[in-house]
Amino acid sequence: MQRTDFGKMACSIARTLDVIGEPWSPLVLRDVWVGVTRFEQLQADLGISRKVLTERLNHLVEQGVLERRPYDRRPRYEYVLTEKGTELVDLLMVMTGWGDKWLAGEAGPPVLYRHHACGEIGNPELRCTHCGNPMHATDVDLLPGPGAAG
Amino acid sequence: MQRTDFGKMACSIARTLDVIGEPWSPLVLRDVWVGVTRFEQLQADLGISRKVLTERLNHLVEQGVLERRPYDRRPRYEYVLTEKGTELVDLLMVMTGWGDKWLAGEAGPPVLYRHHACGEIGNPELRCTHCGNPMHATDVDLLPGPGAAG
DNA sequence: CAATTGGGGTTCCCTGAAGGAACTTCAACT
DNA sequence: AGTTGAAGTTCCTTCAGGGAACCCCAATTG
Repeated sequence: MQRTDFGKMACSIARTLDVIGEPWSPLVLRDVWVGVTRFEQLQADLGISRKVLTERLNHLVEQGVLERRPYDRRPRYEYVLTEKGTELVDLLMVMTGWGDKWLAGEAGPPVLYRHHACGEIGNPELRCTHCGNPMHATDVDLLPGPGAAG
Repeated sequence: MQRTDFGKMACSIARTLDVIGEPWSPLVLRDVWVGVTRFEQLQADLGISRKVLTERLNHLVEQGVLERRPYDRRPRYEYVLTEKGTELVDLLMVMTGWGDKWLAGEAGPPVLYRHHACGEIGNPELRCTHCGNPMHATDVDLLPGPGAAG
C-alpha cells in the first residue's frame, strides 16, 4: 500500500480526513469561503503548486464539497461551496478558534467573526443539540453506533 | 522549499494545521482520546508505520498537545492529552458530526456521543458565545483582527 | 486577420515523506 | 543466561509535493 486510504475506515473522522485531510485542502476551502474562488487567485494567494492545486480542486469537486462553475463565455471557472462544503466550514471555524487561543500569541487573532444574530465579535462554542449546554471532550461518553465495525 | 510550512502563515487555520494537519495526526489524537495511549496499541490499532507514528507522537508532544508519561518502572510510556490537546478534541467532534451526516451512509454513525448534562445521544452544534444562537458559515462576517497581516 | 493576452490548467524533473520490514535497546521475569 | 515485550530506529522502495516551463483556448488588439 502506498498512502493509506482513510475513506474505508469505520470512523467518521477518518472518512472526513479522506475528503479534506490532504495538505492544502482546508486552506483551499477557507479561501473559497472568503471569496478567493478562481484558480489563479488561489494559486497566488496560497503559494501552492499549480499541480497540487489542480489535484485538490478536482478532489473537492468529486467529493461534492465544491462546485466548478463557469463565470464567462470564455472557458473561465470559479469554485463555489456546495451545501456539503458550507457545512464543512464549521470545522474551519473551530480550527480558527483553537488556533486563536493557543497559537496566535501576542499579536492576537488574524481574523474576527461578527455574528449576524447579535452583532458581536465572538467565537463559536460546541453545545448539545438536545439541552443546549456545552459539549466538549470531557462532557460525553462514547457508545458504539449502528455503523460500528464488527 | 520542500513541504510548505503552514506554521508561519497569518492564519489560525494554517497554524492549527501545522500542529495536527499531517497525515495520521488526528487519528492518533482520537485514539489517545478514547484510551489507546501506548505505542504498540496505537501502531496495531491504526496500522500506521512505526516510523511515522514515532514522528507524529514526537511532534504532538513538542507542540504541547500530548504528554509522554512513564507508566512503569521499566521504560514504558503512555501518551495523554494535555489541556491544549483536550480542547483540540472539539475539532474531532465536529469532524465526526460532519462525517456522520455526509459520509456514513446506510450503516449510520460508527460512534455515538452521550452527553453527561442531559443523558441524551446527540451531536455538538456551533453556537455563539455571546448570544447562544447558532453560528455557522453563513451567520458571520469576517473582519481583520489585531494579528492580521500587513 | 495575425499577434497578443490571460485564465486555467499539464508536463517534467527533483527531493522529501510514507510504507514496510528488520533490527536494536533495555528492564524485568524464568 | 536466556527470553519476553514495549518502544523505538534503521534502511530501502515508492509515491506525493515543489517549482518551473509549457500548452490550449477564446477574446481583444493592431
